[in-house]
Amino acid sequence: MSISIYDVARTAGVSVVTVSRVLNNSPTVREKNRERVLAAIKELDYQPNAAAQSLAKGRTGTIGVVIPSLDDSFMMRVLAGTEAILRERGMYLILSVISEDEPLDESNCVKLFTEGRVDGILILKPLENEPYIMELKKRDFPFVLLDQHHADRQIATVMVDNVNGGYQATKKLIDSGAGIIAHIKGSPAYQSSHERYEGYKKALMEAGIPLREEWVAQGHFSMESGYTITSDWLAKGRKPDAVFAADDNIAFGAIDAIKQHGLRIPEDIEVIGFDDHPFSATLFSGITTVRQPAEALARNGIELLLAMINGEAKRNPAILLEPELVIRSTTR
Amino acid sequence: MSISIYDVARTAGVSVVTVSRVLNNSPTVREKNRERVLAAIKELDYQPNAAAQSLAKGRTGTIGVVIPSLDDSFMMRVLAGTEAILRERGMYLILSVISEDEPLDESNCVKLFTEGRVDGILILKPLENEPYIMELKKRDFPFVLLDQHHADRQIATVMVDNVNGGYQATKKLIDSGAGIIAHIKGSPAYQSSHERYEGYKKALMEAGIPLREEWVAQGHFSMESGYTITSDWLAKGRKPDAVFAADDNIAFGAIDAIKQHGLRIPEDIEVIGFDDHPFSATLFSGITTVRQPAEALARNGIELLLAMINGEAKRNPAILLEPELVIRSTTR
DNA sequence: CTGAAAGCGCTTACAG
DNA sequence: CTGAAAGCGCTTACAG
Repeated sequence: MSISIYDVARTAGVSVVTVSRVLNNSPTVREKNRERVLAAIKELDYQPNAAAQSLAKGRTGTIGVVIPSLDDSFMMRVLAGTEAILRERGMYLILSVISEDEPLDESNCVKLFTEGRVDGILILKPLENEPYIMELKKRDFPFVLLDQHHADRQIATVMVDNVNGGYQATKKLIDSGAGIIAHIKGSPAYQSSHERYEGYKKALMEAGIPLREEWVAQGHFSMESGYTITSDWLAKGRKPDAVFAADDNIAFGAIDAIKQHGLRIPEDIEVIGFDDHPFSATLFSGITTVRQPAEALARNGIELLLAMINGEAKRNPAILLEPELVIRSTTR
Repeated sequence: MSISIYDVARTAGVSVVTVSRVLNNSPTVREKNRERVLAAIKELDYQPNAAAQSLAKGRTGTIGVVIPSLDDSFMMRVLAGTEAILRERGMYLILSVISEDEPLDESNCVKLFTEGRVDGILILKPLENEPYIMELKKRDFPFVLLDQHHADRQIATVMVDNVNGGYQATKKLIDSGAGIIAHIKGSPAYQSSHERYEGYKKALMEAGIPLREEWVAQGHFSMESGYTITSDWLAKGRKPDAVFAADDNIAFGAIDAIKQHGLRIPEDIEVIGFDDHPFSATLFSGITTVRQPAEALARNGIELLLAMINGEAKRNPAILLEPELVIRSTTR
């Protein structure tokens, strides 16, 4: 507002070009002048104006993060990781929440880059693909898809190996001797729901256990869903030996229902969730789950994105991260 | 990058000034020209450059939101509300996470406004006051404190009436005939912890019930805390008639502990939490809690902030919002 | 109602 | 190693 680079130049006795060089860590500044400039900056408490820098440089130093929900512990972990990494680098984060049903195209997410507010976008939207991706691609704007597969292999993506996660969870249940292993699927709009189900089927098939569709329920990522479906089974006298829930919320609901029906966990029914929700280590004495590598997802995503922004094309823009089975008290 | 206001002016056959007027909804543009400009904008798929606009206008159209954690359902509700309101207004949100112990002064939060990246800041930091507030005040930069009292009555604040919330919760327990009403306090750094405790004491006093310090435990806002403290009491053979937990996380932990000790809720022990966590409506058949007005907090905060940015000084910059007792199954 | 000019606060070639 | 000049893409008074 008030004090500008000209003020600094004047009190340091150099030109604004030199001040700019000091600001941008250019090596071609005489040490004495650098010190003078630094002293003037400190004396005047000068901060360069971000808008002017952005306009002149063509870089904003901020990244857009598009996220479908602020009510999902996994996504919050990714968001927190992203924010922390950007902060370390002196960059900023513009948050854009796009609800599940709202098309990205019509949101302010598009304006985020057409107005040049951000240098790149991280899209954490594990939903079905949408036309906006093609729009971004067409405009050749840097973006990375997090937790979302895309048919176009050219598009930069960082994903979690949900199939393997589902496989590991189910295999653990098979190994512990469970006969009937039920599965409660997540929201159909999420790719991860299908992938975890694939892993479930794969483990069953590998063990020679036939898939029994009557033990696969279509749920969604919520506690209510796990509670309702499990209660339903139990009320009808149908008792599985184990439940693989597509996420921890579902698992919490399932466990709640099982306990209310007077059954014990893991003695009567084993339960495994997915995510490693903050509550999972404690609630119900700690639940067994498949921990998602949220921080790694954030870090890989940012690094890929920054590389793209800097024009460093990566050879393989598709990264697959492995989740990890965390065994606690809801399995044998 | 490529197409600018000059391109639009050329194809519309007017000057850039006229284009700028159309962009900014100035009424002094001949209808025919307005249409031409709009047509040219559409034809060229033009979007004004945000950095240039910010620089020329001295307004960025973005607000900074400072938040201590992304792992708190109440704060996430406030954040989601804030984002939605800003989106409606075509504004943007820069997210800055400042962890509990990290001093705000040294964070990028200060650069947020010294660099002119935002027009104002919403500080959701219900912690003890810190010097940065004086810094903001001194620079006369628009900011609003959310959920935080401040001694300086000139500072704009929007708060939740935690004292009343604690009072209502405790009164409910007294009314249902509970004899020993224990209280598990929240993290000491949070003002809300003390305020809810005040409400607890007030209700007790009003009912002529002596405060028994042995039934007040210093916890922190987490499930572990509620679990550990409650387990401890029960293990020692100390059974309260009711527990007022300073938040729902603590309540979840307390309930978990009570059930593990083979006691029934609410028959043996009643429990009330605070917040209305997303799980609270479902888990354990739904817990009784004090719902915080998160959306109202966000809306009031933004409106106050925007008024300040626009130079409209409010008469009374301190708003107090009332929480609401939500009765579910963990009380009688 | 419209436009020429100056300015917002920086950085980037280009000379020296 | 340093600085004068032009430019980044808009908007704001000021004349007309």
